[in-house]
Amino acid sequence: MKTGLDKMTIIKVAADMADEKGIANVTLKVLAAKLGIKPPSLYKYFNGGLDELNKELMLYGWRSLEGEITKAAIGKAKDDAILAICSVYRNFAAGHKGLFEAMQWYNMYQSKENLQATQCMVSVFFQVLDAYDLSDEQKVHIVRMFRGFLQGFSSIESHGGYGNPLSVNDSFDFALRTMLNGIHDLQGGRKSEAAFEKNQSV
Amino acid sequence: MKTGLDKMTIIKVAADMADEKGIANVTLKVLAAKLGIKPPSLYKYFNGGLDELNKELMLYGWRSLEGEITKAAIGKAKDDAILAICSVYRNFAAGHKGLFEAMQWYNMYQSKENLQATQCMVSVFFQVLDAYDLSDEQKVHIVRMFRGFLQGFSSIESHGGYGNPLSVNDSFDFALRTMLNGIHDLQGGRKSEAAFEKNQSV
DNA sequence: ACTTATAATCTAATCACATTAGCCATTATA
DNA sequence: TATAATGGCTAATGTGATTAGATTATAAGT
Repeated sequence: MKTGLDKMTIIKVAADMADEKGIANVTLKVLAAKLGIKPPSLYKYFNGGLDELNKELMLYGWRSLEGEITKAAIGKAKDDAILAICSVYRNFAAGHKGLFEAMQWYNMYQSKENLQATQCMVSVFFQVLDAYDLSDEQKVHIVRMFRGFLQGFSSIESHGGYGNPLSVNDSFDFALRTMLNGIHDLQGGRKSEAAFEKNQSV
Repeated sequence: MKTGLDKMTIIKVAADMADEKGIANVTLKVLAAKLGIKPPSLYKYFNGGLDELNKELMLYGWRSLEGEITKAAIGKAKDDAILAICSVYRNFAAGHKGLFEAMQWYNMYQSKENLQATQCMVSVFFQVLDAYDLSDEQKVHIVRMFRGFLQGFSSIESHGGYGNPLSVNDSFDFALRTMLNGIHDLQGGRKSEAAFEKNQSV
């Protein structure tokens, strides 16, 4: 019997499941059961089996986050825009632990796809940084700094790694403020270098 | 026949294997083969099987890193000490991809142990920060900031996530300098608060 | 409507580990 | 030298992923 399933529907169900029980517990067996089909049937949607499902989850996660980030940055500029982006990132990680795991986890073995996946988030960052007077080289450093911090901080927070009772919110704000100050100190830096115009990866 | 193995030896072999092929490819089957024994024999060393092995790898990783960090900080103070610690962290991640994965990965499901494991690194950080005029609260924020950044940056770098040809070394330096500047701006901050004296977790 | 092609499921079988149970030889020790 | 602890093994079990091939249901064309 047809069940009216499609790839995206399945990915969303899997994502919810990952958020609830952790990505490691999203097995084809359990997923199939939740969907009311048998494990082998999943291969009609994911030729590559479990591995492909994980990759799709990773991609879906980045696309979702990218969407939220883009929305959050609209109508804001400079520091406000950056703070908004960072806040969205952190909240996304906290609200989608499983998906966020997938976004980092898949990347643990494979790689290429992940580079593409994060591209859009990076672009938004770059656009926001255009409002500052910075060289393209400086922009790359800055995006890398924020990206590294966001990923590490969110990952540690997500897994309860910050044991101290002191507010994690305050720490997050503190760090962002510190990094933003660093950007302000650069104002008046060198001019744009054409060589970087094309390559907005980070 | 006795093979003269012991837990630590096995952990080291497993760690090397992880660095070479990735933690996901360290199976009891392959590990046993490399050690010249059969998989079931490994249970004599690791009651908890594969899960315990992974936990031990995680702990071994943090202990090793902690050792290197402690050594690196000796004879240095303030910014020099922090730079040394960060550099060691990053190099460790780059030089022990597999072990570094284990350090973060195991923590993906479990948790308590990991909190303990990172304790020492955190302590060293705190000691170094004692040389600055900072409140304990500020110190916690700062350690969290560095910890988050180091983990995220190293993780992304390790997995080839920084596609731009621009020097990753420069980006790393840039970020550290930025964060250190942030600390300098705080000099002359509030006095120490006794409430934090006991809890040095982060 | 009727036949054919396509798509979505299923069952049965296979594989790759991890893990458990229980046997045996070797080492250490009382 | 008995005897217990140690470290290794073989055989068997269990779980989940994956493959092969059959089956049914939808869709398309006549």
